[in-house]
Amino acid sequence: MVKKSKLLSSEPAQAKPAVPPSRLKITQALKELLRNKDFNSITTAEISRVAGVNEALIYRNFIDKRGLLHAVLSEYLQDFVANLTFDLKGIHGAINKIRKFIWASIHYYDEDRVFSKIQLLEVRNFPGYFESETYQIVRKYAGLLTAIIEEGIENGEIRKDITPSGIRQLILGGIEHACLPAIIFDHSIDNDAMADNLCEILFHGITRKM
Amino acid sequence: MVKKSKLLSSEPAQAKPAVPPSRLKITQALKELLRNKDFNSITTAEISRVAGVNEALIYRNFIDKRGLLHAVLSEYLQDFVANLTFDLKGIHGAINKIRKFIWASIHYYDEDRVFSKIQLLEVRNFPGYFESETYQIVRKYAGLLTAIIEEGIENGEIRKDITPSGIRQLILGGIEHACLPAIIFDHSIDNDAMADNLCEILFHGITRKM
Amino acid sequence: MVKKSKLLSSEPAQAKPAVPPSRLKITQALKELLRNKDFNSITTAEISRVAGVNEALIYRNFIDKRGLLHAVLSEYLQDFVANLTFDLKGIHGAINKIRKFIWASIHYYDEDRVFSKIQLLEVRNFPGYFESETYQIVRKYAGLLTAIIEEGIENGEIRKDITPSGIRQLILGGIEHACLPAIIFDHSIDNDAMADNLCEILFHGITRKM
Amino acid sequence: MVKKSKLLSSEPAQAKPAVPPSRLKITQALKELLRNKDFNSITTAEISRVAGVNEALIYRNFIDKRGLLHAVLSEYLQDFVANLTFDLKGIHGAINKIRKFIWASIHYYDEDRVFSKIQLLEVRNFPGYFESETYQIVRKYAGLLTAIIEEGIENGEIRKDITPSGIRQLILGGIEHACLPAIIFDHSIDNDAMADNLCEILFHGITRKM
DNA sequence: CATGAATGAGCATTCATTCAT
DNA sequence: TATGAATGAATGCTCATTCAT
Repeated sequence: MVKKSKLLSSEPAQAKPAVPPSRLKITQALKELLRNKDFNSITTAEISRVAGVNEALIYRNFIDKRGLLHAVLSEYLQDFVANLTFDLKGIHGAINKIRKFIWASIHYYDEDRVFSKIQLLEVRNFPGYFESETYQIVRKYAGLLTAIIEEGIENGEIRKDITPSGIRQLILGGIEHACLPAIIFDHSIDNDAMADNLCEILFHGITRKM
Repeated sequence: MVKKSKLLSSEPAQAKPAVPPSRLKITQALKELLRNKDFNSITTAEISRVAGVNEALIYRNFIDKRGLLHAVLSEYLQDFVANLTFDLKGIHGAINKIRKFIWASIHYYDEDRVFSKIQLLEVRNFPGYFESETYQIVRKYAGLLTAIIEEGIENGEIRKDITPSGIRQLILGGIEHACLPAIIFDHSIDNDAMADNLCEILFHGITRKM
Repeated sequence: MVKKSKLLSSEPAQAKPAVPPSRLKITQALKELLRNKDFNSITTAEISRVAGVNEALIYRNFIDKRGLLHAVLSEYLQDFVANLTFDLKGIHGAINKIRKFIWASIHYYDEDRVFSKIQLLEVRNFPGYFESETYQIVRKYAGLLTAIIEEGIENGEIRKDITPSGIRQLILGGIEHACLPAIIFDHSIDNDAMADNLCEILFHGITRKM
Repeated sequence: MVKKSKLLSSEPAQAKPAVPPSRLKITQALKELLRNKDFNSITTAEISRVAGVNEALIYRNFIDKRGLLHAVLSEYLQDFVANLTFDLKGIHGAINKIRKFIWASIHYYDEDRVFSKIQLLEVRNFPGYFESETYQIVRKYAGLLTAIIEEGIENGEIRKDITPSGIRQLILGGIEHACLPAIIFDHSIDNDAMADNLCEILFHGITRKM
């Protein structure tokens, strides 16, 4: 995914030099620390030490400690949504797209456990999360799925007697449900098997039986 | 379960000089606080205030703040193991016992979400957990299951070509796996359905096909 | 005044041991520091260092830094109001009492410059001042004066065509007006002259002629 | 006064390469901020933001934050002294000049409360104030008065048995004394009445009774 | 057994100031 | 001349823990 995101989103080389190097060091330091500790027990002093920058630079680059976390999350999510959008191109049929959507989401959760832990466990308890930029990206991600479902309903692939939002919730919940234990207990995930399994259950419920 | 545990484990009035009342107040205060906050953001000052005792008494009764948590967990677990031991009496056959074991475990996770959250999410990250008394009780709990499995292997109910510990891990993992999302996302659990489902999968995999 | 206040308000020796010694050390440290610095540029670290106690003790004895200042002020004021109340006893006639009130107030401002500086310059800008305990004592102080004025109106010493609150404001404003420059520019005050002067102006304005 | 000061002190356009524009923006930003906050709680970041210039420019134009304040004060004072010098021209007699001096000084304090607050309250506590350029201008201001007094003594208008510096101190103290409460408590000033009152007291004390 | 007082280490955050470009 | 990035030293405040009684 990293390579792809370079292709899609990295700086065009001639434009802004943009991100100050310290900002990068800080986000990377946080990511590294999150591998072993939960966010609340990571201190700003620790972050700055690992980043090798002055502590005050955290506050010059981000609103506050939480703002830094949100920035890290947003970056992850943006990356993912961009890649997912790309991956869905050229796939025909809503059912096929949903399969891809599920497979990719599981892959994403599997690939970066740090991010997944935060996304599934930490961030929901944060005050102001649902007003954050991060959450807006999550909504965009969910929106991709809604569009596919609506397309499926329109072209007859998916039954019309369940609301798209109901179906969407089922799918997103199913993905999280499936990945969570592996993330918590640090198991590996069989991406193909899990996606197939989920789709099997899902499609036999939601596809229109002629 | 509460009534039963009284019968089994509470002080017989004539024996031990019993738990100092302050100790009880403190553990109960922590339990109450854990309902709404995670352990790290509960302060010792808060605990002592809710308990109505002096803050220093926490350290007279427990090694430290974490020791207090472990004590609370141990109490929970001891209670559970005692009840489970009791419940398993009079049941014939390893398969039936495993079914009971699974049902009761799910029931337990479902019944006390506070405890479950800690047990599944918080405690594992604590340094020294695996040397703690708490973990010893967890092992005792797992030991109950091992004994049943071995009994099943011996009497031919269970195939002998898988190690008992492998089977045990599968069962315990399956239980946690099934309960975790409900605990995290705060869903209700259909105890019977979940136990049946788990047993179904399990037994058709591990029972000896003649 | 100190001796008197001992007589009036100090502990009866047999009752509560009351104030922890650290609290005393802290308030005295603040008072000392206020002699040379304004409150905002005094740090809690400084206070604790001068007091010879741990910084955290400030927060165990007082709500916060500002709470500490208010406590110091309240103490001063309470002392003063108690003494003033005592001093006014046995004086006959509203005019005589007002003269005493003015003289004592000036004396008070003169005597403790630290307190006066805070009272006249710092405290008014503090958010929440007018809801503070400190301000309640100030109101009690003003209330003493109002009572005297009303007494004077009733017995014909003071004209009835000005509201008591108007008169009170005039008197209190006059006192502050007179003392302030001496406090700011650190001049000495001729207590008798200043009081006489103020009374002269005041009485020829507010006493009923003929 | 503003118009006049333009005439007197602003850049002659053809002479000096003039003040760098950033310097002007910075001093004006500080003046604006001083309207609502005291100097210590204004940050350099704030100043540079309001000024619309880079924070580091403050240090290119001034020694430090305090140096900036002194520069602002000096500017104010220079302006005032220039105007006062101008206003005193054409007035005959020391007594008349003193009256003008007093009236103008009160007017000045009244007109710009921000400046007055700083001048009367803040600046005196600053280490190094009495060595500052600002203080030199204050001395020049005081010098104007001394000259008048000496003139008055010489021509017999003023008694010779008080030292000029004693008289000067009395006058300057009187002015501050009179203005200060209005500035602190934010009252309006009746310029004429206050000047007349001050002169009345002053002249009947210091003029020679034949 | 119980307590009030005490404390060292640490917390997120801010600030005036400097430096490389 | 101007700037964005960087920084050391604080700041008010909190916490788990200890100790004398």
